Amino acid sequence: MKTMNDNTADQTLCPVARAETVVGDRWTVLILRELFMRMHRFEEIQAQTGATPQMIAARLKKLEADGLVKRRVYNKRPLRHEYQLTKKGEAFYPVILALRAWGETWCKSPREGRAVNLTHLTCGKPAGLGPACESCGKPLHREDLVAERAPKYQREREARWEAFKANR
Amino acid sequence: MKTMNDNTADQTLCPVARAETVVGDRWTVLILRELFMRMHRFEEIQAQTGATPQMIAARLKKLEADGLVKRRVYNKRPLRHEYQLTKKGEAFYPVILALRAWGETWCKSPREGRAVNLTHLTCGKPAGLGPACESCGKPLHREDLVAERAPKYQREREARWEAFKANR
DNA sequence: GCTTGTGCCTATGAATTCCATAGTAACATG
DNA sequence: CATGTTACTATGGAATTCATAGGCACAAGC
Repeated sequence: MKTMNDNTADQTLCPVARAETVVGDRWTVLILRELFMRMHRFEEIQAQTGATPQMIAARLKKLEADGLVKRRVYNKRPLRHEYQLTKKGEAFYPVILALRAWGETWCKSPREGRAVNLTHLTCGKPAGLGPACESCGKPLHREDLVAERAPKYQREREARWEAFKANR
Repeated sequence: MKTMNDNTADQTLCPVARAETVVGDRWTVLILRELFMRMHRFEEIQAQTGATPQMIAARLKKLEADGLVKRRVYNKRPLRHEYQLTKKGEAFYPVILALRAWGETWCKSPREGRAVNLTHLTCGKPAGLGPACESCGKPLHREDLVAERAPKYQREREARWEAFKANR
């Protein structure tokens, strides 16, 4: 019995399949999450995702090649780069938001609270899980949102950073 | 230098990370896509995703274990199953929709048209890419949508099915 | 000027996963 | 009783992933 891998899958018209060739990977999505959280440095991303440096390096390289991420020099001598989202990368936000909504709703027990609470600047009230604002009903856009981490999640992230620094 | 893989990643409060442990895989997402397209049989999924039978079998098993998919007998003697989305699986639709929107917008040249056009039953007009209806502005829900495949995409899928049947 | 620290990776080898191909099981149909 | 249908399982090589270790280019402190 034969499979049908004459890579028709890569030439499909299906946008989901196209998207998945770019972001169909756990680490890639977690890296994008960090970039949306404004973590721009290699080590921060490494610490918060828990991936090995090669995984991060390879994914960042691919994300750059695919046009979602650009490198920016923040220090010459020694040469240091940081990673930023391009327009194409920023445009991925709705997917992250939808993934967050699904994860909060279906991958958690009720007693665990939200990791992040969003405030909708447009109306000044809590935005909820989207895609529309739970307070004013308008569709959510990243530029109108302020994220605040729950204390527990904040501590979790700080602990990861400390643990990372401690044993390197 | 050490990495930080005391699987804190699996115990995180982050909903995106939680979701990714379930759906952070190319094949898994493509299988879900097929289920949303109402393809319920193993071989249909296999033909349209281009994955090998083990990949499909393993992913379906995990999706069932994770509660996104349930198996239903559609024929005893010989015993045959089909795969259906549970509530948890159905709830994943916004992610697929967001992925579709991003893929259509950023992973295609303008000359290639949409693969699928959605009609918003609520207003009777084209729904666009979401998350809100481009015609009436209301948030899109799967139950209010009818999908029509573009002829080109329809042919692409038929061709894959024929090719699959031809050499099995 | 020599050691220690920082930031961003690369190297290596073992473990795991993936994938192409082939084959099986349990029947129905002619 | 031979062929077809549907849903898988088996096998072995290729590719990827992971844990651990190291390297390079500099800055800062002593």
